Amino acid sequence: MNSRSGSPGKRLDYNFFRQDVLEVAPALIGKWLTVKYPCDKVSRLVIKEVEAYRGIEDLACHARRGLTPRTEPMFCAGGILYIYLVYGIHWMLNIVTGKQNDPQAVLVRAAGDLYGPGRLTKSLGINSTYNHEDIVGSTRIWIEGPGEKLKMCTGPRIGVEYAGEYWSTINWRFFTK
DNA sequence: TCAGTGATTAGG
DNA sequence: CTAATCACTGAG
Repeated sequence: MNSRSGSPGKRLDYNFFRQDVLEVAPALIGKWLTVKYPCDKVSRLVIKEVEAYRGIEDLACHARRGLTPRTEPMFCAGGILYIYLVYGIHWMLNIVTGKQNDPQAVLVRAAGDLYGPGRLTKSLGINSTYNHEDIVGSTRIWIEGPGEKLKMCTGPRIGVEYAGEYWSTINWRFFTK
């Protein structure tokens, strides 16, 4: 699929990102993840798979242990990025949602024809320098809408078995085929 | 199926 | 300081 198909949308603002993560996560499916490179080339990729991580009570969420240096972005008001390294290799792209001191984020797992959260960031060149980036004001990464209307599917989040039966089986992964 | 990889965290 | 853990991927 052509990453430049469809009409460019309007950049999403704080009103969108500062809603609850369970509103924002499904709403992101079909929207355009937009990245601008130093050479001025722009990539627009339709978001196809995300997961919601919600609050200190969510045992799959990094914020379950409270505020730490790593998780500090999640405690900020929505509209910034939370980037971290997992398994020593892969950068994860998360969009912070909700209000300040209510730690939430959406993990972006697939966009365009890039499937897999680690592959996505590798292909787009997203790394720790994007941590805490304000995607409402940034000149190099943002989200555009209203986007495509796509069939929505849900399922359990991937790779969080450690969180116990309840939190590892709740259907907080949203995707389209 | 499984090793690789290194930041992060809790605990001594 | 140590050691366990980890929101994954690609090779076999």
